[in-house]
Amino acid sequence: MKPKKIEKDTESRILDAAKRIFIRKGLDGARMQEIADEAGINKALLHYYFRSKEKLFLTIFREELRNFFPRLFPVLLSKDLTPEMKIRHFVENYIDLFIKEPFLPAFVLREVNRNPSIVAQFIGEAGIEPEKLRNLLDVFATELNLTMNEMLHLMVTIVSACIFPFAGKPIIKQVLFDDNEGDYQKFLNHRKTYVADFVIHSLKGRLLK
Amino acid sequence: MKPKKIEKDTESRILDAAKRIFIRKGLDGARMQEIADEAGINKALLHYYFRSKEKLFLTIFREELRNFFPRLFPVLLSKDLTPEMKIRHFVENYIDLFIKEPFLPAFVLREVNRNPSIVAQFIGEAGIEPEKLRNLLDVFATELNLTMNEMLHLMVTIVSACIFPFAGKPIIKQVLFDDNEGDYQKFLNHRKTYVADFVIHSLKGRLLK
DNA sequence: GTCTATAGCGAGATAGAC
DNA sequence: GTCTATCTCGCTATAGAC
Repeated sequence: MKPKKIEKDTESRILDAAKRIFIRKGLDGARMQEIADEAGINKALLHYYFRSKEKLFLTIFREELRNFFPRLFPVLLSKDLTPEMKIRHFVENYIDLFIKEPFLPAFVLREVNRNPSIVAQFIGEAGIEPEKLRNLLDVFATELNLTMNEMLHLMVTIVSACIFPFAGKPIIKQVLFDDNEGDYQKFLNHRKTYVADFVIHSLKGRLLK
Repeated sequence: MKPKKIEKDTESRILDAAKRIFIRKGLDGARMQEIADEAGINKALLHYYFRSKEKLFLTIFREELRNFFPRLFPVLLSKDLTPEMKIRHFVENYIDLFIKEPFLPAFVLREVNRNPSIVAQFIGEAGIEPEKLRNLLDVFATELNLTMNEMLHLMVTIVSACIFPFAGKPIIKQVLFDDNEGDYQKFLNHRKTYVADFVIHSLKGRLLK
């Protein structure tokens, strides 16, 4: 409890560095030397603290998977918000998260595809309990007058619309915005209201059919 | 022109094998030995035909990027189809493509994030000309009475809704379907009509506001 | 064209001084 | 705890026989 020095302790420095490198390069692409350089320490120290590259990676991945799953499930159960407000809240916060952590979506997608069993392995620690989630979606489906099947598609569609603009940044930025970073960033900011509007319009549009 | 033997020539066998391995493991994760085994030939032959791992990879990536970009732009310009039919056509064909090549989305996303400059490098050969695309979106926006900005979001939303269910398969299958492959596959098949309906409802729903 | 054998290097991991 | 030096192995790539 005496933070006299501005620098954190070695373990924290390693974790910060490993996070930055692994998130950008993945397990296969990252180098232990690179992480050591980023942390300003020696390569051997990484092994002293975390034994192996794999163990260090899993420490990072576990934490980042927690970030990746929306922390907004309590909000969806709130009695004080209309379904419309819940959707707006969810989308805005989820996109804001990725604006702060823009490499997170591509990182998680890369690693779960490299080793799919890692999802089941850490799903519990990520704060996702399948039964609870199923229950929550059931309640929300009733509220919106949707079947469970429609609810699953809706959920995936909303999440897709939030995540893909980040996971596909290199393509979107190049193809749609002629590689202009500023235009791409503006697009991301507009997207918070656009996606919510789009979803809400769709739910209203069902009435027309 | 004498296909007496069922087996293809060596170069084709290498390309087929390399495609399977690279798509699942990426450039960093793939091993030349693995590709040689998959092709049923010796490791040295890979270098004889393609000089280096990088060159072999780029040959594969270039081709797969072509597949990744929808070949449906001519369809979007057709005068015979209503906007609604164009959207249905686009979504159905795009999802069908990924049902046939389920690892393609994760592969492309992984590699463009590893090396973003690869997009600009191959965008021309992938049959995407930015000016033409911009023009096409402009026409389509007019047809749907959308601003260009709204049109870009719409495009990204549709593509997101088609791609993410594949790129995020390990997560979706585990979290929503308790790791049941059959349920996940059913979900994908439903999705072709669901996404088109969802988008069309949204465009209609705008009228209600 | 296709193989075996091996060069050469880079990376993860460890030994041991301080 | 932190460092330097080194071990060991796996991988890309090449040499050279057939």
